[in-house]
Amino acid sequence: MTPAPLDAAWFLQSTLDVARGLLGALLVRELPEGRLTGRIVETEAYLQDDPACHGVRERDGVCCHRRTKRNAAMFGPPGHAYVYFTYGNHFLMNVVTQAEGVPEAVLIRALEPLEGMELMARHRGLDHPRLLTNGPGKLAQALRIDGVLDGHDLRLPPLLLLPGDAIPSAHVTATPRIGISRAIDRPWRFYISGNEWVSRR
DNA sequence: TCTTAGATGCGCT
DNA sequence: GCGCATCTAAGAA
Repeated sequence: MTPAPLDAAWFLQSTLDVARGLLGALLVRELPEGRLTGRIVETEAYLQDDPACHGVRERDGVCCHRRTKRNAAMFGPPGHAYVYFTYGNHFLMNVVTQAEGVPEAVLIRALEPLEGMELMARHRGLDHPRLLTNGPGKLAQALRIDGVLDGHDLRLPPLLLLPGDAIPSAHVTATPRIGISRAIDRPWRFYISGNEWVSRR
């Protein structure tokens, strides 16, 4: 039997706990051509007291909320997607956490492909399994996730988040986040130690 | 209206 | 390991 999607209440625990807890969870993309499934192996947390968070602006050393058209989904209900476009090429997908009005989210940085690898390869234009989903822009391309899914409820098709096997904390590595220029020292990136699809070690 | 930076990935060295 | 494509939206003017 198929597990029930993650409940909205689950995303109300601390965002750092959600980021760790999403390791091992399943992301399922349903398309007319078939179903694509990946296991989450790498995440990053973005918090409301965090200058690197899109929903935050830093003014005189103090963080305050910054709600804009682009990041509106971050201020929306927990358990929904926040998808945005960057560097002129890439979509990145986050899972919104905390109550409405609180801009916190978890960036999905890498997946281990489980189902539909042929279709993922077609979307990516290459077929090496490791290169399919070992980065946030890559996994969005592989699962055909784009701005249309911004704000999407992840309990519903065509993009679902399902619980997977819990990862023991001894198998989780925490490091500073990748590719940001502010608050670069906070160890809010989490990945499954030794997993082949982690974007960078 | 204009300037600029950005939660990246690819190709080349 | 390094440089650059590519383009949207924020923020300044």
